[in-house]
Parts: sequence; structure tokens; C-alpha cells
Amino acid sequence: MRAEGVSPWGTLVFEVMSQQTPIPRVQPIWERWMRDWPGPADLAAAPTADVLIAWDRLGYPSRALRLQQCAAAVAARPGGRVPADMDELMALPGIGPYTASAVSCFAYHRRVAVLDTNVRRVLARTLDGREFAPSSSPGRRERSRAESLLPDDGEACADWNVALMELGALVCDQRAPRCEACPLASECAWLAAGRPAAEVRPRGQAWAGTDRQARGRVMASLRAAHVEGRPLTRADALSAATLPGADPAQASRAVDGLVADGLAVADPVTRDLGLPG
DNA sequence: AAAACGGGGAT
DNA sequence: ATCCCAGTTTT
Repeated sequence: MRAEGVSPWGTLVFEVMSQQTPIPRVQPIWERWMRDWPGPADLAAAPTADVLIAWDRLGYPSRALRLQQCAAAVAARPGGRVPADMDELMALPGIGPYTASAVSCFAYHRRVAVLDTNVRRVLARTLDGREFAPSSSPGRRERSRAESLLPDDGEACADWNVALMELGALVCDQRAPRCEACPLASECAWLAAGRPAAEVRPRGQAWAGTDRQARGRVMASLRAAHVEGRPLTRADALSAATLPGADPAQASRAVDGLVADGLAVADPVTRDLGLPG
């Protein structure tokens, strides 16, 4: 979390959860998570099934798996402490450039730019006069420019990064920017240019009918079966994975994929499915 | 460079 | 009923 009194590990957990999920949905899960598993060693020692159930529907259950792997990696470090350096952070499972920079800055007040999609959009609009950042991930140019804007003091950097992230999330909205409420309106190149629309709109992912939806249905059944203390038969798993009007091969692909990803385990004899121990 | 990977909320 | 959102890993 980006607040006082939160441990570096708590910050890391919060930022991992926030990777694809809005803060309001993350907050209650994070509170309970940190109560149950305050430190990396606690999470590393927990049954993976409990971790996946606590993760609930935050999205992409493989991220919960990696977070537990990350906990083990951190617990194995000297003092069991979260590293402060970008390179050491990025070497941890599930930690990429975004989370590494967020932890480095928010937990350790390192002078690092935190470039999430909201910040990239704010900079693209105010400085480049473009509606969106170039669609790919931030490159050298973007990062060095963002760094050149940072305050000198590390603590001020944390405030700066949080401010830009919030501005992008709440005011400089992707679809409906509230320029009338924007503190940067008078200096914004995009607003000055009349808010020109980008040639290519970023295309969202399809959801209905995808393998991801089928996998999500199976995960929901696995969680329910686990809390009821029963296994899930393969037939029931396939049934859960069968979407209306879908390719018949999709269900088995979804179930087998979950097993391959370590999100489900299959009994070698009965083929019953369960969450990993 | 591109695809795979959930699930909810706004419109 | 549609559209939209995000960072990490794998291919």
C-alpha cells in the first residue's frame, strides 16, 4: 500500500494485487490477507489452496501462485526482507517493471518513476498532446523522460508518483477525461490542441466465450468444492468449463490447462480435481 | 513482438 | 448488451 505504517512486504502484496484490479476491490482482500499472512514466511508456509481461495476473484489466479512463490523467495533472502533495488525486485516471481518501481519508491523512497498505464496517459496528453501513450510497454525514452520530471527528494518522489497515478485514474480518464477538474489543464498540450482523437483506439480483450472465461468457471467450482471439503469430479469440472455454444474441445483444454499451470491437481487414479495442497 | 492470462464496472 | 480496463510471463 502507498501509506504510512505499511511494511515493504505489505506494499509489495498490495501492488501485485493492484496490477490488474482496481483499488476498491483490492482493499478488503488485502486487509484480510495481511491479517492472515503478515510476512512473506507466513504466506510461503500457507496451503496453496487457502491462498487461491483468499485471492477469490481478484483475477488471473496464476498471479496468486506467483505471489506465493515470491513470498518464498523473499523469505529465503537475508533477513527475509524485501529488496529495495529494481534489479533484485524484478528477479522475484511475479514482479516486473511496474511492481518493482512501485515497491522501490513507495516502500523505500527510492527516486524511481512509477509508470503505470494511468501515468503514461497523463504524460502522453500533457507533454506530447496525444490522446494515448504508444500502445506498447514504456521504452527507454518514456522512462528517462519520466525520471527527469521527478523531484530530487525520495519521499517527494513517492508523493509525485501517487499524485500522477491518481490524476490519471480519477481525472485524466481514458474515455471521459474531466479536464475541467484537472490541475494541469492550463499546461496540457492535448487540451490546448483541442483533445484530438487518436487514429487507432486501443482494442480491449474479448471475454465472452474465451478460454479465460472457461478457466474462471472451473476455478470457481474448485474453490467451492474445496471449502465444502469434497473433490470435483472431472465430469463436473468439464461441465463447469463448458460455455454456451462453445467449441467442445474448449472445456478439456481449460481443465488441462489449469492442471498444467499448477492451479489444479488431478488424482492419478480417479482423475478427480482439487486445489493444490 | 505478440499472445495468454479474470473478472467486474461503466456506459 | 457493449465496451473498457493492466502488468507479467511465455512463445
